[in-house]
Amino acid sequence: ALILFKSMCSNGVMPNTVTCTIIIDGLLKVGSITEFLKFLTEMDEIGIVPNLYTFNTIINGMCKAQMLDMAWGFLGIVMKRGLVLDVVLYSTLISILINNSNLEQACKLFGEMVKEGVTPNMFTYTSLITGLCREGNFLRAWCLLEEMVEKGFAPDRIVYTSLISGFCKHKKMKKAEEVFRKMQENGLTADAYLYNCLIDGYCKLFLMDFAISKMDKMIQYGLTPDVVTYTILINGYRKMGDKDKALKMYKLMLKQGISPD
RNA sequence: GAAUAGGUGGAC
Repeated sequence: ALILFKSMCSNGVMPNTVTCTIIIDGLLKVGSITEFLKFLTEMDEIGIVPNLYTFNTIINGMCKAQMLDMAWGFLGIVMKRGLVLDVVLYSTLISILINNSNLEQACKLFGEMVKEGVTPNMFTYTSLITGLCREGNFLRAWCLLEEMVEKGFAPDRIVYTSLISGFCKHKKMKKAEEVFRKMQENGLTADAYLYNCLIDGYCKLFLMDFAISKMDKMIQYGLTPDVVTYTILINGYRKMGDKDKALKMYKLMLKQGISPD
């Protein structure tokens, strides 16, 4: 893509902020930090001005690359330029805080955003609900979910997965199954991602039969167990000391054409 | 007109 971009420029087609943002997104997603920094200075040299999309892409990318300090540096630039944070940037920041176990700051930022008159959306709510569920604060998570629904956002598969994953992490499989059922009653279908959460929950409780029957179920529904599914099950058997079954599961995975990561 | 943000595993 970078090569195409260069040839585009030399053919006289002028890049703009949108094309540059796409390139930056790509560079950061494959982890080419140095390429990205070089690109940024080139952008500056030809006078292309980054906008909120660009900065959001950069901040999100830097955090995923574990370069938090740099990310905050870019946030400082956003402020200094007098750009007004929008719902996407707020949601990105909240998600970052959640993923760094900084729930308090995330909640604070949420309050700030509302005070600034920015309306939270599904992304914002889901990040916060995820954080609350990870901590086991299901009561507050549920309150937020209700608030979300009141504001007119119908829960989707992702926010249901946040809740279910939280219950599974805290070994509350009854609640997890309850929410799972509710989700399906609401006409949503599960994906492999969601099944993996449930399978992991049962493995944590050493309920391998339940875990396996979940895997069967996902296959029944036309889903394919992936490398994460197998890793969960292999580790489940290992934690129980059942090396044979762990090895069997590993071989099954290879037979399905999935290689370990 | 086109670009950005939310949910799973890896034991000891």
